[in-house]
Amino acid sequence: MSSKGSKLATIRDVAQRAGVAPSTVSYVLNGSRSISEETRERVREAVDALGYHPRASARTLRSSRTRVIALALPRRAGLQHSVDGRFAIELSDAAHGLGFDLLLTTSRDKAEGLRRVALSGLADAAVLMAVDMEDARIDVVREVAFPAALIGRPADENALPWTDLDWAGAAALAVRTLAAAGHRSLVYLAPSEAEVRARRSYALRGIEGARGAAAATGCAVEVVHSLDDPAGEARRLRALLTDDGVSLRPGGPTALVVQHPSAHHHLLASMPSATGLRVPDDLPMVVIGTLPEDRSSSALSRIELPVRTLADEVTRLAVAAAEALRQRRGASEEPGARLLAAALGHLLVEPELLPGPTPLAPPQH
Amino acid sequence: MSSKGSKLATIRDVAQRAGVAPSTVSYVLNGSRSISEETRERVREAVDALGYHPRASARTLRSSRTRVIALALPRRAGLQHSVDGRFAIELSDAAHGLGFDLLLTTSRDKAEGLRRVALSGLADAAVLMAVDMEDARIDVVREVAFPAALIGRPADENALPWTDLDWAGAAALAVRTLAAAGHRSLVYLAPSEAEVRARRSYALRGIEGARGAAAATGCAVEVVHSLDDPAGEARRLRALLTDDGVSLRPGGPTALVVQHPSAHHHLLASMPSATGLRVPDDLPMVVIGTLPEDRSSSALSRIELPVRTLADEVTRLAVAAAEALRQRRGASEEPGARLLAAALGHLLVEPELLPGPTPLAPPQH
DNA sequence: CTGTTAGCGCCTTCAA
DNA sequence: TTGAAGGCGCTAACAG
Repeated sequence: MSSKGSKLATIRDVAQRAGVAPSTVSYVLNGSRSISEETRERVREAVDALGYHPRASARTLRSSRTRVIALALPRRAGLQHSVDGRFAIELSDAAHGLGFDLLLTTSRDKAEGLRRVALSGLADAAVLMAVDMEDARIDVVREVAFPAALIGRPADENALPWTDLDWAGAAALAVRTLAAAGHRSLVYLAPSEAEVRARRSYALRGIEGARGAAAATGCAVEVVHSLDDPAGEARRLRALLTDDGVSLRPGGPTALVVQHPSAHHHLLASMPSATGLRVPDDLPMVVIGTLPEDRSSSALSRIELPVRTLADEVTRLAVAAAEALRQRRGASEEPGARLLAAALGHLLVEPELLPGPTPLAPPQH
Repeated sequence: MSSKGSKLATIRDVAQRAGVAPSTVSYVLNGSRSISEETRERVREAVDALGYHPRASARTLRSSRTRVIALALPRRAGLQHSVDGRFAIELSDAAHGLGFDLLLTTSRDKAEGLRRVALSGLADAAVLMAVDMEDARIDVVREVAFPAALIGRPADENALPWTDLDWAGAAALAVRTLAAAGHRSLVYLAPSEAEVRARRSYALRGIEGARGAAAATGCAVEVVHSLDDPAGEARRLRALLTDDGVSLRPGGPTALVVQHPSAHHHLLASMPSATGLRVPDDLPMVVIGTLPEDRSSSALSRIELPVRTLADEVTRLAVAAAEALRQRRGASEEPGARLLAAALGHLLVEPELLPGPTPLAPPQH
């Protein structure tokens, strides 16, 4: 199958060897025209014999299709890296499923990389992660009329197609479940203040959901933001939960909701020695946004981040947006922002609470 | 700066507006010819006014340079996903630092995606992760004469440029350190049997290093493979470490070395309830291959995986390999495998043991 | 059912 | 210091 001495085979080499015209080879490869079985076979054979593979750049130049999806992944100060990385891999799989490759675009400036990729025609569409309520990249893609879809639910839900876990619903579900189990007061460990200040969508919506459920159930919910320093975090939780540093303060919070990827790893390890409380045995806990198949969270009550579903869906949306733009270009319409948004689609994934082995009710005395 | 009504600007539009020839614009953009300050300024202005950005596909077609690096990331049965994902992000950063983008290629068949990317000219070079001792992809890239570099040290160290943590050295360092602290027997929790059966380089080398250090120090080292089932793993460790399920068996292992990304998260949480032993207080532990900046491992004695260093280095190696191939092509030499390997480079990163707050000596009675 | 032809947008050799 | 022209490899519109 391959290995010529000199250069890579081109479509003309194949045509020559098969005794047909280059266009015929193209048609056989793209299936966009009916070809006699005999010719098709001859072409196939020539392709194999020469180890021919079409050059992506030539295809793209001619057809203005890259079959590439860009992933815009702004580097964040903290490090949701494990979540972001997991998404990147899952998105790559999803893209391959639709016949696309995935181009990673991590840039310090949130929008710069994305603009570059769009303008240089490196991709047909983009997927945006780490979405803020008002995300600068939304303006960028609309300005350059570039198809895009979001993992994350922005304030303006009609700006672009998006998909997300219902973080507000998830937080509310966690609070309601604990309230129903008999807790009258709990601590909600939310994403860091930096995330909130950046107006990260998942952070704001989670907190909002928790507050709403607190009001609805009458269960007191104290919202605290997770810290970068694990030791400091353990100290603060001890102050919140205990008087003596050993047992729960009477009338104080009796459970924990954690909405911070990977924070719970640390909590599980450090809480016993820091507070004398074993989690979740002495202190029931629900974790929101764990990664599926994560060994260390499989024994916890949790609401998982449906990475696979979100990746599949957002890829579908991005490709659909690219398709729609192409159609309109074909019909030589003006690709104004209004039209871009016409092909909108949303998917808000309903949260599901997976119970761990430990009961959520307050421990008896 | 941009937004024309109809089409994207081309180099001809820029030339026209600036009143120069297209080639002049090209030279201004690429800096490959001396241009009068005045012309340069006119071109610059036209570029800005039209929001011009060169089309990547046209550049590539003409120059056969993509400025893209491919990352070949085979999907594995288990899920080192957190490690793989972290590498993907770090590699993307490293690539951008050198003016490249990163294309993710996750394929079930280890070699298929890589071959496709190489043959279709989607990238200038590849970085290969999850390297086996004898890796099929090594043959693939040599067969198609595609520049590549490995994160991982294959059996044939001269096949391709590579970089890796010295896993054997790391395991030996962990064992030696614990032996020096007074332990006479310990358990080495190695990667899963599936990883070993796949002859994954890091797994085999780690185990080999541990065995070697055992022989050298006289410290008994029992190698066990980590299980997919966390509960089963806890049970097995209990059987190995205790008779009564509560305290260490006299004369038995008194410490743990863990070489399995993310396994230690689970251990920390489950060991106390499963065995009555607190880790690392009652059972000193050294973890090999933790991710930097991982909150939950910052309180452990550990040998970190130098993700940043490896990513930077392998990117450098891949780009250098691409460069070298291009030079040879320019000199119209035959790009035989021997020549490809000529530009070889290696970097074996020396392990460094970061001490946790807990002493490594066996606890006193 | 198949062949011919004209570019897609850019870089680079050749000529001035 | 600058222009003109050719072609990278492919697809799609137009002929037969």
